[in-house]
Amino acid sequence: MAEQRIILHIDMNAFFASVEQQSNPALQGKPVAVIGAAKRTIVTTCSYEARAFGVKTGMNSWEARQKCPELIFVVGNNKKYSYTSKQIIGIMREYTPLVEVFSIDEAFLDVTGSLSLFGTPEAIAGMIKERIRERFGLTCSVGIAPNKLLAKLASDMQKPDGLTVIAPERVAQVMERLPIQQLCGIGAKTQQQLAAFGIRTCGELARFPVDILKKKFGVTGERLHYMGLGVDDAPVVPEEEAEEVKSVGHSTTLDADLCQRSEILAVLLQLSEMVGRRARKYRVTGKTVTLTVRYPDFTTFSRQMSRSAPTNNSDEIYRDAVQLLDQLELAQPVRLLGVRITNLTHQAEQLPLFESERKKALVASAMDRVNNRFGDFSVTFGTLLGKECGAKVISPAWKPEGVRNVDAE
DNA sequence: TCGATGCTTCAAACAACC
DNA sequence: GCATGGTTGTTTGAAGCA
Repeated sequence: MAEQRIILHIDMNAFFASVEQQSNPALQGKPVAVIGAAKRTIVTTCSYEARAFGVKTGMNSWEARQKCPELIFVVGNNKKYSYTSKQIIGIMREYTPLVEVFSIDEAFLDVTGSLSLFGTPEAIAGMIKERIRERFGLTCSVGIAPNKLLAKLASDMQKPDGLTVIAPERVAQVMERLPIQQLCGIGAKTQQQLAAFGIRTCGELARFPVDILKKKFGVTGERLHYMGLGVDDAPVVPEEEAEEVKSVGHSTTLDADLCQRSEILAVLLQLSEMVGRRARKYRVTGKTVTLTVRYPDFTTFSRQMSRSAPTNNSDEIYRDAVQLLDQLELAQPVRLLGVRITNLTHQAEQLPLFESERKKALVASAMDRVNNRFGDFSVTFGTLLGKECGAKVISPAWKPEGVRNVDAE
């Protein structure tokens, strides 16, 4: 029997929108929606004032405007959010080294070993909340529970500025009538499939025969059973111990649907450079390159190919992506394009053995250094000059310095 | 030599998160 | 008049091979 853990989940309230309201007093108390810079964009975060009108994350800007004519749109600023996020995570790390950054605005903390130093879990949560408020004027919701699943559930129960405890002795009672879709990991599809079995609450899920769940969901079936019970053994994993990334990819919805090969190629080159650059930063190479295409009617498909040797060279990734494109017969114009590498090998820092390979790697690393210093796409391929480059939409799922502990330079 | 079987790898779609 | 993002990990089924 393992020791009872104490896990905090800290969730920043309306993070991007709140940061914007803090840095611009004219936005305070107003309905604000943070969106991307592209034409076809969605609401990535909105202020609580906007939520009162029914504006939600994921709405397109037109729909959001319908819900709230007064809505103020602000184009998101990656740098501002990731800077603030890093500072906030720094505060959390003062209370425990076991901080798992879940996304730019969420983290798990294992404070089991911190109690003798700082007092009760509620006291630790209170101190962190207070310091974030003092320093940044931002509020967060905190959940305290014996595991990550329940801590995340708890932080969701009171927003904004909440503090919710699910004590071990209350778990069964809380789970009994809890709708399954409130658990992190059960989305719309799984909810639907479970509903077909007559399962709507966690209590019902916990009592349902495990073998039937396993038959239907495979390995996930057993996990679902434990989720219903509120049991979760997953440890809080700090960045330096995190598992290695399994894929690196970028995709973008185009400003307008594209038919022309030359235009499509320009986008593929840009995406390939973004993928290559990040892969080099993580020091990974990929043996498989995947091209994703979405048509205006939203049918989405992908094609992939295995390379003879793994790569993180932008130009090689690009050439494979083009090859995949050329094997397709496009039935419609293209709405979205994506490039991704998988089947990664993680490499120690060393230059390739052969002269030609070594040259390519050196050129790429010189370009990366300039771009890290002066901003994305300061130095780039000739065909990309004069084109809009870089990520257009920021998403809270995006991690500030990448998933792993590999800081630029 | 052929077919059945089981394991592994690959490709593509699905589902989840914010 | 038209509006619907981006990234990652998992699952599933087919293909390849002994």
